[in-house]
Order: sequence, then C-alpha cells, then structure tokens
Amino acid sequence: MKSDKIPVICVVGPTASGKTDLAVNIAKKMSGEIISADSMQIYKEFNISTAKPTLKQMCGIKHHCIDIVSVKENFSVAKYVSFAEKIIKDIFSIGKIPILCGGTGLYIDSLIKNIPFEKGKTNISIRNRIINYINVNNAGYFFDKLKKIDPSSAKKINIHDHKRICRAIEFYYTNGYPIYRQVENSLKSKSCYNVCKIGLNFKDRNILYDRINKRVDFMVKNGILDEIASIKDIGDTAKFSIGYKELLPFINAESSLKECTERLKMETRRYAKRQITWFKRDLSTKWFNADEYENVSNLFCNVQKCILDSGILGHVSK
RNA sequence: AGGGGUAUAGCUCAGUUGGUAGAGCAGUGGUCUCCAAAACCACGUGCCGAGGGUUCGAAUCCUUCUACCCCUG
Repeated sequence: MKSDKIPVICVVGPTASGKTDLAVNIAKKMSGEIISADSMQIYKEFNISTAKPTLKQMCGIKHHCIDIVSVKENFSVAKYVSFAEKIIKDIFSIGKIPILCGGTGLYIDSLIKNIPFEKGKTNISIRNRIINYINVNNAGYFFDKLKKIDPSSAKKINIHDHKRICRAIEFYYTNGYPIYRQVENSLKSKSCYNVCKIGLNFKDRNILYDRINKRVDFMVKNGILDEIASIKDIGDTAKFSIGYKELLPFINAESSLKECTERLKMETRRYAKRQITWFKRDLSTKWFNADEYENVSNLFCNVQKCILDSGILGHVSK
C-alpha cells in the first residue's frame, strides 16, 4: 500500500463551514503546514471579503498560497497548480504534512489529479477573438465547428456555455488535438499524492446559511466596505469575487447598503450550494456534519481518527 | 369621513375580446480539465384576498366585506 507518494490531507467544504479552524487544528496536532486552495485569498488586497485567516486564527501554523498576487493581476488554475505543487514538495521534504484547505474545488482537484495544464497550451488572442465573435453573433458557428473537430466535447458542452466552447476550440487550434484527449489522458494518469479528503458541512443547510448571513454582517461591521472602496485597479479574475461585485453599487452610490448586503448574502449562499455540489462528486471524501457533533473538539477528534485510519501518514512521523 | 387604486407562486409582476394561470428572481438538483467566488443546464398546482351573484364556463364582469396604498378633508 505504501509508496513514494506524498501524503496530503485535504479539507474541503462550502464557505463558512469552519474549514480554516479545522485545518489549523489538524496542522497543530499532526505537524503540518497549510496550503490555501482558495481562488480569491491569493489576492493581497482581499482580506475581510475573503475571510482570510488572521494571524490569531493561524496559531503560528504556516499558511501558503495566500497574498501571492495583486488584484490587478489575472490568475488561473494553471498558475495555482504549478505554484502549489512546489510548496507541497517543500513541506514534505522538511518532514511536515501538507494540508490543502479551501473551497475552490477546481483548484484542489486539478492539483491532486495532476491535470497537465502545462501541456495544454493557451492562446489568449484566439480566445478573445472567438469570444468577441460569439458575443456579436452567436455560438452556433463555433459550436458546429466543435462538433467537427472534437465531437466528444461537443456532446458534453451546452451550446449556451460560451466559455467552454471557446476554450475547446482554442485548445484545438493551439495544441493540434482536441481537449477531450487531455481529459481522457489525465483521467488515466495516477495522482502523485496520497490523499485523505475531509469534507466539512452541515446536515441542516439552514444552519450553514445562517452562518453565512452572520458572517456577511460581521464583514460589514469590520470594514469590508473600506476594503472594497480602496481598490481602484482590478483585473478580470478578481473583479468577479463575491464581495467586490455586490458591494460596488453601494460604493458608487447606485444602490443602498441593505440591498447590496442582501445581495452579498444571497450570492454567498448560492456559491456554497455550488461548492457542495462540486465536492459531493468525489466519493472518496469523508464527510463530517458539524451540527452532528457535540462541539468542535469532539468533531476534531473524529476527523483526526479518520485521518489516522486512512493510513496515508503510515511511514511519516507516527 | 369621502374619492380613487391595488390584492395572482417565497418575492416582483404578466394574464390579450370571460374558456379554471405564466415570466423573472429566489429555492432545489446537476455540469465543470487555464476567468471557477466564474460560466452553464434541469425542475413552475398556486384555496388567482374572502363571501355572494351573472354565465354552460370567471383570475377576468357585477356586488358585499377585509387588508394595504394614494388623494381630498
């Protein structure tokens, strides 16, 4: 069973489920370091709006992949994966356990499944040309084209899903083979990590939604408005963050604070729902409903037991 | 107090000349291989405010009541 694979503990789940504190607890007990897997905490200027862990919350545990770029810059999964891969190796090489913790499912899965982004080249100018064409005309022309060059992908992609049609075509023209083949190949390839995935959630969705609502109120009290207002230059990735786009109308005096905060709560709830849908797909995930435990330490004991039972730490520390 | 208006899905509202109702948003489920906190897909029975009347048939016309809104005092 044991191999030269790197053990990685993953803590996943919807926003506001308590991942941060759980990961810190695991890191303390098991001598680990945390790699954030959050597409918005990578931005230096986002702090309150992304519920970035504070120094106090970190409890002296090293956190990586936080504050690595400015909101002015564009970021992507591919950049994240190549960045985080190195960190995981470094952590492991000093005898510590890498703990991947975050809510961006695509980042986590891409990393642990070794999706070969470096092989699937990108061509932004082709991408932009296609998008511009689709925006003024419609997706029909390129969708028909996709049916010819990559019928397998065309079957899976909806005609209204412009992003994916565009990417599939861009992929074909820059790499010379259909994106579907990359998908097939990466499904066949094996991960170089020994993963134990812990999913954190609530049995009663209303409890989670209540936590989200309260967290938004907390953010408003603690300066999220100043944080957003102070951002003048923002790139295409960061501008879609939940928080920035909802609060901007208030900052520009186009909408009331109440309207904007309600919107922010709603969008966060919807995001949480999508996260749950994403994480549910991985059947190997061990789920823990926080509302089914007496208290946090009780929950943590069970999670710890689960990690030890998984055997991924077999030949390390223990 | 008098005059006018509104009352339809959780919310905002459609509903043509009377043939027992449909959109958006929300919600739920799902997809996801370089913008992913993004993008996309699927799912629409609700005493049509309550009672009575006209009619073969009313959310739609008449009437009474109730609630809310506006105007005049």
